[in-house]
Amino acid sequence: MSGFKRVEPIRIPVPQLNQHHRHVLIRKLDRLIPLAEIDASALANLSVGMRQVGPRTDLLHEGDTPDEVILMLDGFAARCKFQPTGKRQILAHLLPGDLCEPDAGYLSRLDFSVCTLSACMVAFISRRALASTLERYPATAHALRLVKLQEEAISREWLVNVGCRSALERMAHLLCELLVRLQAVGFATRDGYGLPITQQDLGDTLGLSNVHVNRTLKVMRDQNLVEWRGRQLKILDLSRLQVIAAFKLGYLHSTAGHDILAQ
Amino acid sequence: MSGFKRVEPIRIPVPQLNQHHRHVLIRKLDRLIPLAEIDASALANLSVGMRQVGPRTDLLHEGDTPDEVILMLDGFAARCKFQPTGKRQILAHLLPGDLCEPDAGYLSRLDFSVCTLSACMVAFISRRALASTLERYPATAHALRLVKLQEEAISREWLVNVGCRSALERMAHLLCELLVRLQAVGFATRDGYGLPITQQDLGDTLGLSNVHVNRTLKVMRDQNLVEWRGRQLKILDLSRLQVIAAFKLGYLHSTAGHDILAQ
DNA sequence: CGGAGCGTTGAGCGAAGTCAAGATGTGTGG
DNA sequence: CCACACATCTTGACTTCGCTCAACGCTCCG
Repeated sequence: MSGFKRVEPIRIPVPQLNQHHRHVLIRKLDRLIPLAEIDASALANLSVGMRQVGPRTDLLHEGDTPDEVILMLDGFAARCKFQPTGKRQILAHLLPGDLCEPDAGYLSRLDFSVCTLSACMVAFISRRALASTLERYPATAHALRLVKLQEEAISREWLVNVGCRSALERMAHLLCELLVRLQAVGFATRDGYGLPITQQDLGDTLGLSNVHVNRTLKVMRDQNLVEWRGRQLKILDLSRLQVIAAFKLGYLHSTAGHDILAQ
Repeated sequence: MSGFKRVEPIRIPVPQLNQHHRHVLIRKLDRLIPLAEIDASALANLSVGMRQVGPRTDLLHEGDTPDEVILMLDGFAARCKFQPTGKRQILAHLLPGDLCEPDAGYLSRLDFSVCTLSACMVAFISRRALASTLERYPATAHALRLVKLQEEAISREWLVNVGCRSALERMAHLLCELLVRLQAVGFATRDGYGLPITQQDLGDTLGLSNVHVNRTLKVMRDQNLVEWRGRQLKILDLSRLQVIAAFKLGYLHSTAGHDILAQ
């Protein structure tokens, strides 16, 4: 609940994104709306520096007005808000391929923090460079607008999650969502993915206590729905998980997952 | 819970917005970021038709791809999502001066509905006309981007509400938020406003049952925090309400309320 | 005058929270 | 490679907040 470290990210400068990593974002956009080669290489040419960041580290602080956009390359991070009581609410998960605060107005201050949940590989892109790329490549700009729409749809779904659904339903819904999102960037197999976060993190995401998260996971385990060991989540019965969650793929506006998830 | 009417809005065409009503949006934007006369009159000249709509009526349906933007002139409406179980989650309140789905991509379908909570006066603005106005008047476009940021901040706060706060805290927070938002468009006095919605609506907003909303209101009444009779909400002890809610004005990025609410 | 919708209140229940203790796992330094 | 410390997970016992069901009152409106 409380006691999250507020440490400055350890920035280990790395000269340039390599092929593999730069493709995380491109792959994601291309999957959403096919990207011309010219747009893909414009994105690839954005001069950025990679950095390795430890878990439970603040990437952006509430009150900041960041002048860099963060691109997630590996690992899990989250937008979060802390309450005076010490409680934390996670507002969104930032997965590989996600851009963090591309449209945080230059004027406005952040009313939330961004912190890593696991160890992460991130890239810091100059806000100015990104803006000018988007001006010159409208198709890319359009793709990012779609990403934004998708993010908004996800946060709507999260509100429904905590507002209307039981613990089991919430958990099932989140696990389905993560499967689809991670598949879209090639970070998930057909039936599982790396989930390098704590049960506490899950609780702060779903509005549940860590203890109840644990019990809910036990139910899922006992019902042969999922298996989660050594940071690897394996989904044993996706269709039943989907039914429990009332998970509709449509809201993600994604072409990922269509092959394995029933509409 | 269930049983919401899905009726087509009764559209009573009215030739043109009159001075009073067209000022709702302009007043709101001007309060956020001072608007030049040329921008104000561009907005005022958007040709629109007013319509009176009854309570519990769908303005937009899940799955629609609307080609008109709705401007709220009077009354309360809401974005909502319905669950297979019949439960409803309200995602946002639409108050006078609010534009409804100005950036629903032409491509995407709505994954939620928009329905009136009270009787409303609304205007339907052609999406094309609005877009062209925004192209020609960048200051207005900028103001709408700020509105968008504000809406996002509100929905983040709502997630915190249902995820972290007790019933009393949630309710207090919502009542504070509505006070500030309604003041920004001149629909609230210093200590109260018209709140023409049902306790069920409040419950669907806050993730509470209607019965528990009622009990929570009783507590507030007994503690001389608020009084709510005949659709008029009167706030008796704003500062205590604010403390209970841990309500911070900052997140609204608004200049309204600064005179009466402590930062 | 009757009905419908909304508000109010009580009683009982159940889901999730809290507290606490022990088990398991992981990373670090010697 | 081991030992130790610390974080995380797991489970039990108990509490509590909010839900459900149900009855009744009020108010508005036809």
